[in-house]
Amino acid sequence: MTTKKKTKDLILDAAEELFAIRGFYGVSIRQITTKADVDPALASYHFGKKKDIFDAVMLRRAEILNRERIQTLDDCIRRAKPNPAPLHEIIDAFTHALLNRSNKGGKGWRSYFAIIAQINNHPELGGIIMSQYFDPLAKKFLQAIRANMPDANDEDLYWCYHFLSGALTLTFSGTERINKLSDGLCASSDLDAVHERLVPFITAGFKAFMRPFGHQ
Amino acid sequence: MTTKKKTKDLILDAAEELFAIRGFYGVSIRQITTKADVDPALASYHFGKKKDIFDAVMLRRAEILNRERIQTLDDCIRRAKPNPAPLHEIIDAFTHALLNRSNKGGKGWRSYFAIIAQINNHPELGGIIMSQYFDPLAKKFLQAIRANMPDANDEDLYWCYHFLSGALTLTFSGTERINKLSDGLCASSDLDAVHERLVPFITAGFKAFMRPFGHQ
DNA sequence: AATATATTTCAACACTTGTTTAATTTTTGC
DNA sequence: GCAAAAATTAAACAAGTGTTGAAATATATT
Repeated sequence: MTTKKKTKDLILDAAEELFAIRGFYGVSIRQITTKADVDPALASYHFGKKKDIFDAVMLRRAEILNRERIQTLDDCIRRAKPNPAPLHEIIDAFTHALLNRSNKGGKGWRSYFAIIAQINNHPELGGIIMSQYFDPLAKKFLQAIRANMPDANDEDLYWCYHFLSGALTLTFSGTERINKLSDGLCASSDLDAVHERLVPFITAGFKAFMRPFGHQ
Repeated sequence: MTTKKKTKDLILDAAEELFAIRGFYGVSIRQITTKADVDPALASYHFGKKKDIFDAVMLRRAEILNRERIQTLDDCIRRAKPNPAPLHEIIDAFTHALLNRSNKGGKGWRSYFAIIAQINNHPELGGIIMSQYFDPLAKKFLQAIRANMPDANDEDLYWCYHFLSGALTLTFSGTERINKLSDGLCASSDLDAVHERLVPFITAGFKAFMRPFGHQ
């Protein structure tokens, strides 16, 4: 028995889809409420300012993702005890939930990640919400890596994380330039193919700077 | 004798700076012309529609960059003859001009790359201009890598390029999250530090998939 | 110097923007 | 069933949107 969707969610769904395509400034409240088949005033009534709608869109799935990713990382660390977790498993834990949802989570999730891809390169909008939810996880992730590579240089470590972040988020954007560049050789939507390659690519990048635990 | 700047360039400069901060939809023509200290009607007169202003902003520096990067890549290939160019030199050729301009080119260039960082994750806006100028270079770059790694798998190669592209453009965005995450350990503006790390990171990533020429 | 072309100005266009107000309807708790 | 609270509607707000047209000025060409 699926009850009728509440107005709040109708608005968030519509906003999510539109923000993904045209960005925050490229979408008007009337476009959102029209798509949601709802009166424009309800957006203000339920959320307040336009930016608050955007924040609500971000928040909704960030909570889910955050729980999932922390869990995966913890599992991976626990499994390896008393040794530090292997690097490629840490990176897999960091990326898997994201790519999986992006690939198999349906249209809503795909839109959500498209927004993240924009925001990650545009700090003014990501703002508090994103930092609040993703920075703690990033720190946890970096701690896990450090446990694996105790002699790692701080700056090296953070830049490597930065590169990972960039490679990952560009993938979310769903750009089809890959397709064009490869003359159609790549099915850009097959995110399993991405995951298979992203993890070893990034792992190798990290290892270029630091010898992992157990190797000399 | 520096002649007074022409209106066209005044508009482009202002547009460039504003687009970098708030994106295409977040900037109005009146904001641009006000910043340029110029009548709003002049924007239409000189460029046409708003999108045409944006395209002109993109075009102006794309031409310069394109020339520079092709030259660097060709030099690097010529130097190595008759052998294929070393992988890290190819990647350096691909990134150096960009990071250098972004770092030492002044405010205009920094704005320009911030726009690219947004566009790279947002195909609707990048559109024809960017593909037209950057795709041919990307192909040249991939050819050079293939010469180095003749047995490289096509799909692997293109995904690796994708990761490089993501890591590179995120760097352009000038996000300061790195700073926050590292508790201020990283000076995010020091792009020399980026370059020192980006090239080995990416090189290692590529090599994870393909043995370079000469190594077995 | 006179003509032709290019540029600039100012005002206005019709339309959309985010947000608010007050009246009305629906839902809730008792 | 009744009162209180929540949700929805419709209309309006001032401000800003991209773009255009015609008149005025500056520049270039002969």
